[in-house]
Amino acid sequence: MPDPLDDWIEDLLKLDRPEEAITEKQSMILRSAVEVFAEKGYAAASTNEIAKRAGVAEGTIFRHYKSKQELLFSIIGPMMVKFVAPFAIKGFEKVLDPPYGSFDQFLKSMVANRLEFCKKNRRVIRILLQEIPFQHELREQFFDHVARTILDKMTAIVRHFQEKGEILQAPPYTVLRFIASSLIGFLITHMLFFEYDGEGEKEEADRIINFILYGVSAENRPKSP
Amino acid sequence: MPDPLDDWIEDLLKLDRPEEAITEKQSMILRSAVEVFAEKGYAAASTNEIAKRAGVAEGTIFRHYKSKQELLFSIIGPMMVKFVAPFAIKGFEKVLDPPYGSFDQFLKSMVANRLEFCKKNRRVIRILLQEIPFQHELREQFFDHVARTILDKMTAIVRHFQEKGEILQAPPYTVLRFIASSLIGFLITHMLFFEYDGEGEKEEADRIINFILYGVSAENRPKSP
Amino acid sequence: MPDPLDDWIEDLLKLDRPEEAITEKQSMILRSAVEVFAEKGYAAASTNEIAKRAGVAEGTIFRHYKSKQELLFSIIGPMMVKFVAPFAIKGFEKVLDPPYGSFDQFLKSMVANRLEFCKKNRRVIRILLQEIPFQHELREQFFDHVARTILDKMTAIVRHFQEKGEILQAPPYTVLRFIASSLIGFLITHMLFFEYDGEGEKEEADRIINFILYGVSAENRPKSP
Amino acid sequence: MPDPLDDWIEDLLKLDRPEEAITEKQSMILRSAVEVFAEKGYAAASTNEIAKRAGVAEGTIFRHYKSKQELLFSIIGPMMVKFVAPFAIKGFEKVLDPPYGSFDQFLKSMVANRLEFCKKNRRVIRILLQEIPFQHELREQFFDHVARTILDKMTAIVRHFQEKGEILQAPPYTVLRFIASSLIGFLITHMLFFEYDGEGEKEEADRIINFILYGVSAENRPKSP
DNA sequence: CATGAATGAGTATTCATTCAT
DNA sequence: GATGAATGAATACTCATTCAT
Repeated sequence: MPDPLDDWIEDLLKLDRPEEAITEKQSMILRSAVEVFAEKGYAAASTNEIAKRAGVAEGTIFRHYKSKQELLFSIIGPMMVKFVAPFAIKGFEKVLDPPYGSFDQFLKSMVANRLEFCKKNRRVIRILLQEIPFQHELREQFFDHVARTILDKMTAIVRHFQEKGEILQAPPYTVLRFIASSLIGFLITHMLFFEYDGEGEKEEADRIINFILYGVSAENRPKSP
Repeated sequence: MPDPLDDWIEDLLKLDRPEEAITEKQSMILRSAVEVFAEKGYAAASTNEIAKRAGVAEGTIFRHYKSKQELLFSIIGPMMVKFVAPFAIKGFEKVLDPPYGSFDQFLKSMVANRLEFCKKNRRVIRILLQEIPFQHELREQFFDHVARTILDKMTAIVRHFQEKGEILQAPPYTVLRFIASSLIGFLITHMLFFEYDGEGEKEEADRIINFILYGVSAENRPKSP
Repeated sequence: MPDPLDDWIEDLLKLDRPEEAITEKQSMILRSAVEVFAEKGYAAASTNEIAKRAGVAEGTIFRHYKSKQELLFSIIGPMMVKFVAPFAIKGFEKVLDPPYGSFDQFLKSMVANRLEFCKKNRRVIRILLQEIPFQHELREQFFDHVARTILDKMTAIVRHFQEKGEILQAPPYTVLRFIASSLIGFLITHMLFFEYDGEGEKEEADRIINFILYGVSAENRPKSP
Repeated sequence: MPDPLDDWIEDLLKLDRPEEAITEKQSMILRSAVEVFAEKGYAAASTNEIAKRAGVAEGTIFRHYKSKQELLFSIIGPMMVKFVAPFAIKGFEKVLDPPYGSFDQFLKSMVANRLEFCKKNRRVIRILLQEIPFQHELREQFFDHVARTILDKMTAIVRHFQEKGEILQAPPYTVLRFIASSLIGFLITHMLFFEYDGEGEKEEADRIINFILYGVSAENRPKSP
C-alpha cells in the first residue's frame, strides 16, 4: 500500500465516535473495503477479497455490517457529512466580511480547502461518484443533504457579491451551475481518468479559479451574454 | 421504451459495415445490452437479462460476441470512433478560415455539434464513462485515440487563434484543460446526475461557451493570471 | 436404494404433462430431493447434497426450480392433487349405490385404496406432514383444497348412511373427526415412527375399519355416546 | 407472549433438580429455545435468535449446553420422563380395582389426565414429534422408555379387562394399537394442524373415548371383527 | 444459425461454536 | 459466569460460458 489511506478514514477511525470504539479488525475491514471498491467498483468487489485483504474471516465483515451495501454506505455516508460540514455551520456567511471580503478571495480559499479534502479522500469520493447512478438511497442522500446544503449557502454568497457588484447579474442558480460544472469537471477528470501527479495542484486550482472568475465576473465584462 | 434508442446504435446497425450484415437478433442484443448496462452498470448486468430483453437465447449472445466484455467493447468502440470522426478528418483546420473565422464561432458550432452527438448517445457514453476506470483496454483506447486526436487537433486550433490574438497567451495545453474540464463537467453533471429535460439545452450550451470564452479570452482581460 | 421410488414420482414423470417433457436430469433431481427431504427434513436438506445424489451440478437444480422452496412445492403439490382426485370426481356418490351399498363396504374399499396410495407415496406424504406446520403456503393449499374436498364429500356420505340408519345420529362433522383422527393416527404412527413391514397391511386396515365401526368394547352398543 | 409457558418448563425449572440450581439466564434460554424451536423447527432455529429472545449472549447458551442438539435434548428429555411417570410407578395396576373398576372409567380418567399434560406441554410435545424422525438418539429414548413403558403397563391392563369380559378377545397388542392410534391421531391433528380453542376439550375427549369403546356404527356389535 | 440445458466457480450471507476478556 | 467478537465451513443461489442438438 504505497498510497496513504484516505484522510477521512483516519478521521472516522480516530475521532468521530469515541463512544462506539472501532476495533482493529473493523478498521482493517473499512480500509480494505475502500481499496477494493475503488479498484474494482462496488458490484465487482467481492466480500471474499475484502476479507482476505483485511486479514479477517469473511463472516467477520457481516458481524459488523449486515450487508455489503451497508458496508458501502458506512464508508460513504460519514464522508458526505464531513464534506458539507463547513457549509453547514451557522454564521458561515461571516467569511464574506473583510478581510476576506472579495469573491475572488472567498472562492480561492474555499476551493483550496475542499480540494484538499477531496485529494485526501479521493478514493472514497471516487466510489461515491461511481455508485451514485446505481444506489438509489445514496443518490437521495446526496441530493437532499450534500447538494442542497451547498446550493443554499452558495446562492446566498452569490447574491451577496452580486449586490456588491462583483458578480454579473445573472440568476444565481445559473451562475452556480457554471461554477459547479467547472469545478466538478476539474475534479472528475482528475479523479477518474488521471492519477494525481501530486504536483502543481495549488497552481492548477488557482488557474481554474481565475478561469471561473473572469468568466462570471462583472468587471471588464464584454457586452453580452 | 419512451426513450428512442441512442442514435449511434442506429448508425452502427444500418450504415457502418454493409459487408458484415447485422442480423435482427444481433441488433436486438445490442439494444438490450445498452439498456441493461446503462441501468445496472456493466458488472451488475447479467447476460441472462440481456438475452431475455432481446428475446433471444442466452447462447446466441455468445455466438456473436465471445464474452460479455467483448459485447461491451463492441458497443463502446465504434461510438468512440464516431465521436472523434469530425476531428480526425484531414483538412480539419480549414474550418478556421473565414467565414467561420472567429474562435467564438468555431467553439459554438463545434460544441453544439458534439453536444448533439452526446445527447443522442447518452446511454452509451454513460456506460463508457462508468467503465473507463475499470476496463484497462477501454481506457487505453480512449486515451490513445479519442483524447489524443482531440488534443492534437485542438492544440493546433488554439495556437491558430493565439496567433490571431483572440486567445490569451498561456500554454495551449493549459488552455485546453480549462475548456475540456468545463465541457466535461457540464456533460457529466448532466448525464450522470440529472435527467435531460430536453429543453433549453441550446441556450445552456451557449451560456457555457460564453463562460468559457470570457474566461480565456484575451479581450478586456484584467491584469493577471 | 433398496426402496422403490414413490409411485407418485413415476406418475409425475411419465404421465402427467406430456407437453412439458421432464428431462432425465430433472427426474433425477426430483428423486434425489424426495430422498434427501425425507431423510433430513426440508430445512436440514442441502441443495448441494441433492445435486450430488442426482449426479448434476448444483446450478442445474436452480435452472429448473427457482428456489429450494419451489422444488419442495413441485414435489408435494401434484401429490396433493392426486390424493384428492378420487374424491373430486363428479358422481362420486354413486359408489354408495348397491352393490357397494353398505357403509362398511364403502369405508373398506375407500380406505384400502387411499392406504395403497399412501403406501406408495409414503416418503412424499411424510415430507408433506413434516412441513405443513412451517410452510404457510402449503398449509393453506392443504386445508383449502385437500381437507375441504374430502370433508365435503365425506359429509354427504355420512349423511347418506345416517339416513339409511347405518351410522349413529351424531353431527356428521363429529363423526368425521372421529374417523379422520383414527385413520390419520393410524397413518402417522406408521409413517413417522415405524417402518412399514409391508406385510399384513390389508388385514390391519380391515381391523381398523372394524374398530372404527364397532369400537373395542365387548358389550353391545349402548344407547348414547 | 399471551401463551403461558408450557407447564413442564415450570416444573423443570422449579422442582426437579434442586441440587443443580437453574439460573435466571438458563431459564430464559430454555423458554426461548422452546419458543423458537416450536415456531421454526429445530433445524431452522438459530442459536442467535434464541439468545436474543432470551436476552443473553450467544456464548452463554454454549456455556450451559455444549451444543444446539444438547439444548434440544435437555428440553425434551425430562418431558418424556414426566409423561411416562404415572405409568412407571409401582402398583399402577391398583387403579383397576374398584371403585374405578371399569375399563370405561379407567380410560376416561387416564386420557383426561394425560391430555391435560399434553395440553400444558403442547409446544414441547410438538417439538418432540417433529424431531423424532430425524434425531436418532431421541427416537431410541422414546421407544425404549416411553413407548415400552406405556405398552407394558397397558398390555397388563387390557389383559385384566379381557379377563373381566369387558374388552373383546383380540390380541392385546392389536387392541392397544387401535387405542393408541386413535388417541395419537386425535392429539396430532389437534396439535399440528389446529390451534386449541381451549373449549369443549373435555367433551371431545369423552366423545373419542366412547368412539374407541363403541365405534360409529348404529347397529349392535356383530360377533367378530 | 440458434437454442437452452448444463455447468462449476463464484456470490453474499448465515451458522453453530470457540475463546480471550 | 457471562460476554460478544471472531471464525470458517456451509448455505442457497447466480453467473458467464459451453456445447450437443
